[in-house]
Formats: sequence, C-alpha cells, structure tokens
Amino acid sequence: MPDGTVEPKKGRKFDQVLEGARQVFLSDGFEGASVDDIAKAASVSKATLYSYFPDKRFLFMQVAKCECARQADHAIETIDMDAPVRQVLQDIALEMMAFITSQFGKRIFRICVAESDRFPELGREFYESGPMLIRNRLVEYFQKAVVRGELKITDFELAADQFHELCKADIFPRMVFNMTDEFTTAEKMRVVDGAV
Amino acid sequence: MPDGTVEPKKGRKFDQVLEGARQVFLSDGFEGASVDDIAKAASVSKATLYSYFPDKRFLFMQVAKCECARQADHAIETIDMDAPVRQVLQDIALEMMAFITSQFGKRIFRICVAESDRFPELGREFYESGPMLIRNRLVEYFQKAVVRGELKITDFELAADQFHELCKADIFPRMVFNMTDEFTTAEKMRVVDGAV
DNA sequence: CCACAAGTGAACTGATCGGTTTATAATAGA
DNA sequence: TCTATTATAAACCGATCAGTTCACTTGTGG
Repeated sequence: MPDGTVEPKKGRKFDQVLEGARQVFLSDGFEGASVDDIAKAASVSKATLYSYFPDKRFLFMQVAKCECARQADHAIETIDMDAPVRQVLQDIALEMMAFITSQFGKRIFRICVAESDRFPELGREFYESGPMLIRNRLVEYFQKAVVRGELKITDFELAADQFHELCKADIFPRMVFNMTDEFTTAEKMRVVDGAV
Repeated sequence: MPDGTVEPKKGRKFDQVLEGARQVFLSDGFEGASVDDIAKAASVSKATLYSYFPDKRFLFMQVAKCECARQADHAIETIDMDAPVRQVLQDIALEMMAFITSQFGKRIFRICVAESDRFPELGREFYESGPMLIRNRLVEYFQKAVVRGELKITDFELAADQFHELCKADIFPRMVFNMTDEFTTAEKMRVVDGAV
C-alpha cells in the first residue's frame, strides 16, 4: 500500500510518540513522567523514541508548544467579534474561564510554572504560543471598539492584561492551590459579570 | 552555661535544620533539593535531620508554612489603614507588587504550584497562610470604606479578589514565564495606578 | 567523673531513571 | 528476492537520591 497520505515529516511513528508523550506528560508532569512510560503509552520502543527526539526536554517542549497553539486557535476562532461589546467581552471571559478551569489548562500551567525555572525557554514558548495570542486579539478588538466609540481606553495593552487577570479572580487561586475542584456555572458567571 | 534562653521546643538543632532547609528549598525547589544538601547547609548530619523530621515532604511543608506567614504579617503591619483611600489602595498594591516580584515570592509560588498536585495540602496551606490573610484584610477595609462613603461596592470578596488580580496584570505573567527578570518602578507604577 | 542523651559521618540499601547498546525482527523499495 | 532502513525488546550503565544503620564522639546534668 504505497502511501496515499503523505507521511508527516520525520517517520511513521513520529505522531504516535508525540501523542503518547502528551498523555503521560499531562497526567504526570515533567519530572513525574518516565521515558519508559511514554514509550509504553505510545506503543513504541524506547530506542525508537530516542531516534526521533534527542532527549526528554525537547520532547516535552514539542508537546507543550503544539498543544498550546491548538488551544489558543480554538479559543480565538469560536468568538463572534461583531456582537455587541458586552456580549463579546462576556464570550471572551467565558472562553478564558473554560480554559483555566479545564484539566488541560491546569496541568499545562502547573508544569510550565514549575519547569520554567530549570529551562526558561519553556515559559516563554508557552506564553507566546498561548496567552499572548489572546492578548493581541484583545488589544486589536479594544482599538476597534474605541474607534467605534463603544469603549474608552487609553492604555490598550494594560487594559487587555487587566481584563485577563480580572477573569481569573477568585476562581484561579482556589483552583491552583487545590481549595476547590469543581466550580458551578453560577460561580463562574459571578466572576465573569464582575469583570465585564 | 545553663541556658538563659529557653530552647524553642524540640531540640538544639531544630531551628538550624529549618534554616538550612529554607535556603536549599528556596534556591533549588522541592525535587531539586537533596536531603544531603540540606543537611550540609544546616551544618548537621543527615541522621540528625531525620531525627527531627519524619521525611522530606514534612520538612518542606514546615518551611513553606512558616515562611509564608512571616511574609504576610510583614505586609499587613506596614500599611497605614487610616490614610486616604487612594493612598491606602496604592500602598497595598505596591506591597503586593513587591512580594510578587521578590525572589522569594517567585520561588515559593513556583514550588507551591508545582508541588500542590502531588500533595494538595501544601497548596491549601500556602494560600491560607498567605494570600488569604491579605484578602481578609482587604475585605475588612472595603467594608469600613463603604460605611464611610468612600467606596461603592456590593460584593466585597469579589472586589478584593479582583483588586488582587489587577495588581498582577502584565507583570506577573511576564515574570512567571521568564520573559523579563527585572522591572522598573515606572512599569510597576503604571500597573498600580491602573489598578487603583 | 560518669552515664546517658544527642549528634556525627560515612557507608549502605533499594529504587528510579535517562539514555545507550546490541542482537534480532519486520518492512519496503528495487 | 535481496538489501537497506526502521523498529523492537531487553539488558545494561552510571548517576542520583531518600532514608537507614552503625560504630563512634561530644557534651551536659547529676
């Protein structure tokens, strides 16, 4: 069966390894995940794994970067930027909230924070391929809204950052520090409304 | 020399161990710190260390908890709550900012976030002995200010959380993710003023 | 001055883990 | 069918690390 789908880039088992790594890293963290576990999860031998990726760190960076971009894209494209201001802000806030409270969001945040001391590119990479995209969109939107006279803002970047932070109020610390596991939609709306 | 100072509680080298642990944990994180290093830093044998603390986790919790409370106390008592509203808010904001950007704040936050997955009490303990104290004071202050007619607030807790988050805007993500190491006072003031 | 508690240091255990190697098998192109 | 690439399993290496043990020293109170 001479292909028909182009092999991605590197080799047949490339994606398979990445997917296995994603699972294990996400559930065990960076230090917690053993390469043997990853190989097992990917149904691949350790030797094969090491033929694709030079070491554990690199593999992890790859997973984090790609996974992050995926999430940011999704968030961006599901929002209708032409609705009334109030609606748009609410949508954005809800989207952020959803990400923050998701299992994935929590995990990836934990890992990035923890590990960005030992290898700083990770933190940067994460920020640039995730939060920063959102921030840029927000700034963009604010500028348009001001032109239309719907908002009054002078420092767009600061406003964007502040809005972002506002959306995390209360919920975020409680979650990061394991005070609470689940949040009701009522709780979420309270914060979102406050932010708007 | 038959004492004169009362020995703290447990034994002569108790504090010594704690202090060594503080140094090493703060500079290497939890996983990164080896018990041998801690013993060395404390000028104590490993056996002695283990005679005071059952295991590494417990020792770490002890360090984190006590160190955190110390910081929170300091922050609380250095603020004059009777100054004009604007001044008080600015002071609080600056105090928060100072903590967040301090080497210690950064470290302890990293470690707590990273480790609170593997042992959740840590996260809780940290939150309760640090941020929560500040939050309570803030709520208290808001209530008084409203009575005096200086502020208009209905949801005190949310307001406190929001103020707290606002103070972190921009600066915090950039620092956590290693985008920037140092911040000018101008940058700090910009955020603080925005928050107020 | 003696006895007992506290402390020492160094070796040791047992386990984990990242990464390599080797000998062998599957697969695919020509 | 032959050959070169790719994959596999398992053993292996060297290092690290939490926690224990033990034979020994120190120091303090009575």
